[in-house]
Amino acid sequence: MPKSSERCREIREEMKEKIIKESMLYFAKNGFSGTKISDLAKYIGIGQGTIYVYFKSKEDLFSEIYRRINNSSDIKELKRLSHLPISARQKIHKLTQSIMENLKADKNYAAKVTLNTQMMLGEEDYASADTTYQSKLYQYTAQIIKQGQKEGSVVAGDAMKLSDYYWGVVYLYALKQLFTTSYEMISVKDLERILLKDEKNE
Amino acid sequence: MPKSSERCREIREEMKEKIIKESMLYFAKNGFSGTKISDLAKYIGIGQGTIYVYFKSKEDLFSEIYRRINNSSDIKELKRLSHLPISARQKIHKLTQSIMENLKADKNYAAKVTLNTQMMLGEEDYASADTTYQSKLYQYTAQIIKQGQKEGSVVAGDAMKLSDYYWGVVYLYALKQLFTTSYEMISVKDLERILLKDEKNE
Amino acid sequence: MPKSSERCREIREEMKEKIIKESMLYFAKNGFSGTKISDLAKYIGIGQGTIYVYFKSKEDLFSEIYRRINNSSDIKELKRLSHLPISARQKIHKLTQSIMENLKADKNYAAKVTLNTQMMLGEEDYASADTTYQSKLYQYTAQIIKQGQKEGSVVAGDAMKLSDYYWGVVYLYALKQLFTTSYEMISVKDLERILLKDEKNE
Amino acid sequence: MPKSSERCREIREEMKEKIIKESMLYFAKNGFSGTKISDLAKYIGIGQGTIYVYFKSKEDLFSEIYRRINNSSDIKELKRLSHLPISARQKIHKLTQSIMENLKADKNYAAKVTLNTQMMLGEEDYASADTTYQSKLYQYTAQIIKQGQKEGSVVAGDAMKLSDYYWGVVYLYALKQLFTTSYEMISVKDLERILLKDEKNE
DNA sequence: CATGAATGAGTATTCATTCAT
DNA sequence: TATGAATGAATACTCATTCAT
Repeated sequence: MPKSSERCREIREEMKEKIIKESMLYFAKNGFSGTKISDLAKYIGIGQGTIYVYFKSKEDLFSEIYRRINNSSDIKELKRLSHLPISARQKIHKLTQSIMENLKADKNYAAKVTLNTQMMLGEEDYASADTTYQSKLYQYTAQIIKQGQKEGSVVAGDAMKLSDYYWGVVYLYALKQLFTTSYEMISVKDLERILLKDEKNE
Repeated sequence: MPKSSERCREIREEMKEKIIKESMLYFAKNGFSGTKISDLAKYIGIGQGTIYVYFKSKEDLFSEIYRRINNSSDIKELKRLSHLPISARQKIHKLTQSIMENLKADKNYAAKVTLNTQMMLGEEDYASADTTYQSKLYQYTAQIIKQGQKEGSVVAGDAMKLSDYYWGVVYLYALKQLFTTSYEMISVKDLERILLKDEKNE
Repeated sequence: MPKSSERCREIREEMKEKIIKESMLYFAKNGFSGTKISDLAKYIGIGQGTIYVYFKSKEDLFSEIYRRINNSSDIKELKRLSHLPISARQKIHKLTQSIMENLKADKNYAAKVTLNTQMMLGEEDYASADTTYQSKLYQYTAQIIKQGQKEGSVVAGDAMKLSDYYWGVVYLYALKQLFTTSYEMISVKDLERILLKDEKNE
Repeated sequence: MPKSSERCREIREEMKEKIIKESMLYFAKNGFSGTKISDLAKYIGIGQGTIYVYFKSKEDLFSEIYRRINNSSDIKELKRLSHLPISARQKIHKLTQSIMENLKADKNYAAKVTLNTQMMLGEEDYASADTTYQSKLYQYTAQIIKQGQKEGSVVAGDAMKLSDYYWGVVYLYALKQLFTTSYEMISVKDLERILLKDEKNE
């Protein structure tokens, strides 16, 4: 019964996807220890037991989410952007615009950013985690920053520090997006200002 | 023969103070649900029972911390600063310097900022919480921002939004201070840039 | 595929009933503070957690038991009896016989009587609790007593006081039933003597 | 310093006496597990620690109370009464009058009766506790009952059973005395009726 | 596979007991 | 000796996980 088996796998995949997607938001809002499986299940709209059909444990579900975040396509995006034959100012502008749009449109994007940053903060010594999503994100951003510093469009300072600063602010507004119903989002200009000099001063 | 009741009250006050101070850091790092009373007690170096001599429950202890934060002297400081007969640029510079120093020197300051921001984020509708520490902090900061916008030293934009942005970044580095052992603190210049234009452009 | 929700409710109802019934005996024997949830669960033969699936707290379970006792069918029985067109002596005889049989046959009856009386004693001002099981029980009994006093078969004295006396003795033997393995139960005659004159003297 | 040492012992004795007397009432009302040392100390008006100066443990204090009750002078009274050269009716009347007076006048008497009966009920197999206060009390009472049955003044039935019944009712009214503020005490006649036939029928 | 009732290890809280003053 | 703050073992309660249906 290849067809039925096929369909079956499909259904399984869908449910698993649903759980991961919804859990991401819930975990981002409530944290790992602040999330009860019973509440999470109710939030998703499934039975508690169902979660254990797809994941060995609460921790396993969390890890799966972690893995998803790290395999995000955002890094490839950024990599591509960093190699484009355009000015750093333009790259930063494009990146910032894209981030702001994602933040506004997609709660899941905010959840991803939030969880990712929190994981990083939670790690004992995050400076050494060279292989993580975060550090790659940071590195490509740092590259652009260095390019911008050469071009004179980006403020002075250690590129990694500035990269860290920039993504920190992104995290900040991801939090706001998740937790507050009404708030004023900063403008693209505001976020760019973390890195870019005033145009007149170049 | 009652233990000199003066001395007794003193001892009680000291212990309560100690518990609150140490718990502040612990809660800031681990969150409410991530904090086990047994671990907290061990961390403070007292018996579990002792916490319950001074606080009705884990929640009660947390509320007490919240109350403390809201009665912080920082607001009065800022109020005083906002009324000084100096330029907004100078006020922002002083404020930023003071914050950076506090963050570096005092883990408890970082804990206060962290807890305070998290509480604010947790509230259902934080826009309406006019009477809280946060909103006063924001308001005085917004006043300075408006002054600066008139003087031409501060970037354009809604003053409250910029105030929120500024303190958000402070929160960000409070988190880094609490969670990471080695990181590069942003400079006073970096933080000021959230609000201040490049001096050459005024 | 939800477990046939009819069957589900049924199972829940059964378990709740089981817990209440068994707890009644255990609480009657050990008192509220003398009852540990862990021991109670072991006694019932279920996990500790199960109790908390059905009841919010130890106190909640106790209240539920209290409620059950007050909705007991015994009152309706007594009311019916009090309105029968027979002599008070006969009513008292029937009532006493019925009580003695219940006490002997049904440990749960003894538990009910015990808990009920203890609750009444525990109340601050039990004279005013007009609406409780106890007071209705007392009132119907007092009615029969008054009838008997008119008929000359019942001893002189305030009817409520005698009613209280009568049920007090019932409580006494409920206690003996619960606590002692071997004791001599008083006879129907002994209990009747609280209220009834010697037949020869009417 | 014999005088000082003498005085010292006296003070100690007084405090110990005070603790025992007050605890008796408190334990009678609240039971062993329902009594918290902190509450008891507050009730007595002393510090918690003070109790442990005089007693090794809560259980030790309770035992001491138990011992006191068993060494009560009441038994000797009853023994004396049982040997007087008067009719059983008169003995029962005197005993009943004395009990009623004690119950009304002295809360501590009620406490003694209560604790004593409760201890008896609590024992695994109280039929065998021949040496206890209770059984002596019962035995002397049973003797009087037997005398009365010979004299024709006491109702028929096993003497020990009737003795148990009689003292059970005394317990009942001791409870009422302890727990209720307003209640109608039964009359001497009511209590005697447990044992004595109507005078006209002898 | 989906469910939610049942479970017990884990966590919060209480309370008898200790001990420095 | 008297005290009440400090303690941790005992107890109440929660929640991740299992499992029969």
